[in-house]
Amino acid sequence: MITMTEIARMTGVSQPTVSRVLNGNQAVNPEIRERVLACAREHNFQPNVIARSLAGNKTMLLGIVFTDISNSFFADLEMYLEQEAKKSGYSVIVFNSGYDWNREKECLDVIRRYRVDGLIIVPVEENSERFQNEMQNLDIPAVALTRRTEAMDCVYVDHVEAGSQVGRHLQEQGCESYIFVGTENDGKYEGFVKTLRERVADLGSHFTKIETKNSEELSRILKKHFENFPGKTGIFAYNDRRAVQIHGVLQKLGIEIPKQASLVGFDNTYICDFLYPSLTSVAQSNAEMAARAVRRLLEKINNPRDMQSWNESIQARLVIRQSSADMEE
Amino acid sequence: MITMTEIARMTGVSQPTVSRVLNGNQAVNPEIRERVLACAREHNFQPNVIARSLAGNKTMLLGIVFTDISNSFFADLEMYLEQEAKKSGYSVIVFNSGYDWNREKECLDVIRRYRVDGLIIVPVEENSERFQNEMQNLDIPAVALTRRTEAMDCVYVDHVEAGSQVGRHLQEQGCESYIFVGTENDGKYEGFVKTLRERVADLGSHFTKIETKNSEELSRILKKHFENFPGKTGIFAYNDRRAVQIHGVLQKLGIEIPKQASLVGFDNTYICDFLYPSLTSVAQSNAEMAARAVRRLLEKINNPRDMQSWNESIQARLVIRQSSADMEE
DNA sequence: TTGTAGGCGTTATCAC
DNA sequence: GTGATAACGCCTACAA
Repeated sequence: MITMTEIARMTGVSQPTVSRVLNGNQAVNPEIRERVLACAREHNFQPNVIARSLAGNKTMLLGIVFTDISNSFFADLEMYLEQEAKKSGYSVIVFNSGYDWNREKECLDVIRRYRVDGLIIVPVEENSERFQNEMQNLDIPAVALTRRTEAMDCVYVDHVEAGSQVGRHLQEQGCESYIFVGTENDGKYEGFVKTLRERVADLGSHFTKIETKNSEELSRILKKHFENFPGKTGIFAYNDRRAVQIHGVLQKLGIEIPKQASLVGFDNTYICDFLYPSLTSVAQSNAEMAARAVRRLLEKINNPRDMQSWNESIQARLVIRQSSADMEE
Repeated sequence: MITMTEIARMTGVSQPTVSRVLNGNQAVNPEIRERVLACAREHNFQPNVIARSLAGNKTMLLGIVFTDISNSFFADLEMYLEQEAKKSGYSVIVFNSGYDWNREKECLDVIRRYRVDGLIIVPVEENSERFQNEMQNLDIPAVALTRRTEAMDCVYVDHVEAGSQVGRHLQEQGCESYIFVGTENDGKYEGFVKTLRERVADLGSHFTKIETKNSEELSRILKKHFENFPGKTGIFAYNDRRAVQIHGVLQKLGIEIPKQASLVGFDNTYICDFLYPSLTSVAQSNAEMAARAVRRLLEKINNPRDMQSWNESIQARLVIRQSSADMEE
């Protein structure tokens, strides 16, 4: 690949002059400019960003660490992140931690080695001490994505509030018992339960949590549940994937949606509209989250000092469809 | 971030010696080695790969261009690509073309600027002249992923053969009319139709192609179809996403699966097992495809000359579930 | 307006 | 074994 020095030789000027022309920096003799530009075009000159990085101390690279990009929620985010980064001339170098702290640490080391200008990370364990230490000693501007933590700047969706919205909605649909599908260690769970407690007397005996991901087991549990509770049951699954699974199990068991079971998912993926009955879900605005994360990161990059700690939550939005409410077609 | 030169100063040796220690290259005095290693550890030294790239003419970077990584099929591939690259010490820098040739070209230019060691690309238009020109003039080892083309090395799933398998399967289920959901410009279509022609007399009047992605329109077309054709109909959708949509429409119309309609998707995504009735689909082995692409690329990187043109097709595998065949539970 | 000189952090090639 | 020294391709002074 052709270099500035070679162009300089071919056009009979000095290398810095070529640099000036190609970067449109300062005034140069129009004749020379043309000669240099022509030569550059002819040989499809592409500046060596590696060399530029070394000299200028900027790599124009953003490191991104996902837990698992094969999850389409993160894949979606990556698309927006790349898009937003590109607007400012940055490219992204992408890693997956596989929800494993050691791999995450490895990713961070590689990222250091590439001297990226900034880091966006979906931390595996955003509140552990070792992670927070790592972030303290990381001399790279960084923003956490989708997770809330005091240890660093972050952009996240307020899961507690989202869970709350779902609780309210299901209660308003006349549900008499409730099921949360997922783990307790989840803002959605927290908000969901909190709101239900406020609105439902004696929630304890009308609330169940299901953790299993196994279809047979799910089927067994739900079958038993609906034998015992004749009333309408509100089911909230921590993501659409799981909600779709429940959807299938309910259909198989012959339980009517939403008459007997009001079902709500999370992520508002494409599938929600395609299922029948269509799936109510909570939408997180990925485009917005990605854009804000990148913009904040660029701010930090451009103002290295004097940055307050910062975090921003983005409201989730409940998208109501047939699986949770009776709707006119 | 600490550099070799600084370590050299602190330990009272020369910078090249530090380099030798840190790279474990040649013999060095054990005392010095320890002193240097200790200092490096203490300051969490991370080699500057940018500088190393400039000097050594290797960036240890693979450029990847997707059409749209928010499609979970590609997201899945990226995960495996990154995994496989990492095994050999490479990192990946990721781009999305958005199915737009101009953006693809921009990505390629940025990739050139980063002097990546290799390129993996899902081309937007693998058989156009301008793309083939671009690849000819690209002086970077490259492999095309998921698309077949004579213009460069490639790893792809044989869609024609896959379509053929689906045709055979649906015919064996006793279907009397057939629908392909997608466009003609697709190996799946080609294989599907070819096989049906061989097995079904007078296919013409029993074959329909549907291109629309609009649910209402789909519903209208299918409704009319099933009013006219009382017999069993085989439906093959070009991806799972579309198949799930059809699945929903059929349910809504009250058409029984698989009794009246035998449905087959493509990609074998997680959703197939979760739907009820579960969805028959064609599995592409992403892990295998990704691994082969990376391995081939590394071969090319390591043997710059004397590489034959090469391409490799990977067999698709039909995963039969309830949506297409009567199955005992 | 243009060229010269130095430096970015490595690796590689020499001598010593 | 170890230390100079040049080189990678560019940028940023500074000098002419």
